[in-house]
Amino acid sequence: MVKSPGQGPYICGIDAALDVVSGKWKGLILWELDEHGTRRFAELRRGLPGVSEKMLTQHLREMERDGLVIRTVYAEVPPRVEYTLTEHGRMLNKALEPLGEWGRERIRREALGMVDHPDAPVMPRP
Amino acid sequence: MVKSPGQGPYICGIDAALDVVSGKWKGLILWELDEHGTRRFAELRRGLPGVSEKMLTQHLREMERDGLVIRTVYAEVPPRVEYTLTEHGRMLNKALEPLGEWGRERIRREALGMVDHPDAPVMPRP
DNA sequence: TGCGGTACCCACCTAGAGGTAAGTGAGGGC
DNA sequence: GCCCTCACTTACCTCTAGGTGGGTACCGCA
Repeated sequence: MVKSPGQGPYICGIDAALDVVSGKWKGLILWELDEHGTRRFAELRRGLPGVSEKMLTQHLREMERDGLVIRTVYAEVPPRVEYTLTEHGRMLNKALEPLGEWGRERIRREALGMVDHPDAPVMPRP
Repeated sequence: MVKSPGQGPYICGIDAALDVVSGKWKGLILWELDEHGTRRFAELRRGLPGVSEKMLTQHLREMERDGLVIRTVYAEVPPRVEYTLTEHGRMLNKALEPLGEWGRERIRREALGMVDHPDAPVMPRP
């Protein structure tokens, strides 16, 4: 995975799905759009602290190409562009829910120190 | 996402989970181990056509550090090392199932030409 | 007059993910 | 004697995801 414009022949479903969500901000964009329904470019930018404008447009374009979001341009001045999830985008978010739950569980475990960095001496190899 | 040794503070569960599965072969490794239960290094290598030995060891080490797999070394000659999923690894796989289903659906749609790259000349409409 | 907001595009640069190839050391097959 | 297998490690190289900083055209506000 880790190859956003992959488009290559996929080995399995996981492969195809991860291809679409891998990208530093895609998960967050998905989440933001699911939360608010419709968001303008600048709203998204403010919602994802630290994102660069370049990456935001790039990710949004890829997600539009992948059929996850719809981009609506209003011929106004100043320009207004709105982004919404498509049905498939919403289904992707649903499919990501158990993964999110697993992740939250992992954060909890990590906070308890049950997952630790192995640079520390861990255990004599059997 | 796309930062395997991230370990950083996560924004949400999706973030934490994607951190763990992003890596070119991790999804496939997870799948392979889930399918077969226990696999040796060379078996995994043969199961993932195209993987380099370096990446395979690297990914397996990261997954061990993340508490997804258990690495068992037998003090034999020739050396024998076996990899198995931990309980958390198996739960991760369960959590990935709906995502895999979504991905398979996407592959199906893509095959039908319903998702296509708009930049490239795609197909002469029959 | 100048500044900030809108939604971008472009050129340039860097860190790191991932590939390639070689080496290790003991054992077994031809 | 030579090569293959096992499970790696190390050095080196490439490619690209992502960041930085600039520019655009138009408007409202002070």
